Amino acid sequence: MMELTRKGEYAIRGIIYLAQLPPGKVALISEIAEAAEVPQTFLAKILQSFAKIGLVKSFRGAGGGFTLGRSAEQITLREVVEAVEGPILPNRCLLGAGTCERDGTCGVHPVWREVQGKVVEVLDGVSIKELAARKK
Amino acid sequence: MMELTRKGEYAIRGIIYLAQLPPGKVALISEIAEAAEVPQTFLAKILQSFAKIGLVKSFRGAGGGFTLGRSAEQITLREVVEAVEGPILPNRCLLGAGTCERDGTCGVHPVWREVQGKVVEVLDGVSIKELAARKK
DNA sequence: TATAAAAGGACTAAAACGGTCCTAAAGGTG
DNA sequence: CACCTTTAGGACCGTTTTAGTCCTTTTATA
Repeated sequence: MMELTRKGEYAIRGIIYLAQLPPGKVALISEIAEAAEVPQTFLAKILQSFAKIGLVKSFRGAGGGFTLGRSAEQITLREVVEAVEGPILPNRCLLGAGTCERDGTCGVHPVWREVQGKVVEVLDGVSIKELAARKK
Repeated sequence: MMELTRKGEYAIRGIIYLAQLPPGKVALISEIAEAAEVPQTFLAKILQSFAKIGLVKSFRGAGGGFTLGRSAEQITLREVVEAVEGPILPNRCLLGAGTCERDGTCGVHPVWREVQGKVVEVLDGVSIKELAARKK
């Protein structure tokens, strides 16, 4: 249960690689993919989606590539995971008010809320900077 | 991320219904399915698998049906969830020693361990008895 | 202009999800 | 014993998600 997908793993590895680069340096997708041991075209898709939400910056053409969109200590693991896997949500019922018709009666509800809270807390407490430092 | 499947939801609803029955009473699959608002044949599969691991007891033939395999306070939410969704495992790497070749180098590892620990803690802290009582 | 990237879109195979249906086996009842 | 009731087991199936690939287009540099 609760497994991170490959996509999630790849995203994390890729972004950690970017965080380990000297500040300001751009990396080619081919370089990142090789270093992070991730299929290149697949990682390209992931980083492109990250570029859209500002998590990374991308530059086209010769001399182009990717950089972090912000400094590594301002990116949490949660952000990366949610960007790729969607919100942390152990049960669909937790989505919006009224989404679950069993809302009132269901006693399991608060348990899922608690799980959600704990997971978010852990993932929010870890920045990409820390992870990049650890891995080196 | 981390969503419980329908199967998981159905399993929980079904077993809570069993927990709300007067002790010793057996319930027909048709009865449980209707009460829990779950497709009957699908729930049958789930409860059959539960019978194999002793989470419920089943009786065939006229007057047959299902009961809890143990008293409701001895069944945790975690057990039910894991029975149906597999172990709580935010990352495949956490499975066995040596499963993940990045084990030593990967700094994200301990974070997943922590997530796993928190979730297990929450789910282990809730018994089916409590849930059954809340819902009534 | 030629070249070097990333961006976007279409496509695909395989697995997981969410079931259904049919037959078999086991246990009561007259 | 025959019949009925109820779970057990297996096969099957459509849809969605996962995990990618490939090709073309756009943008930027030299």
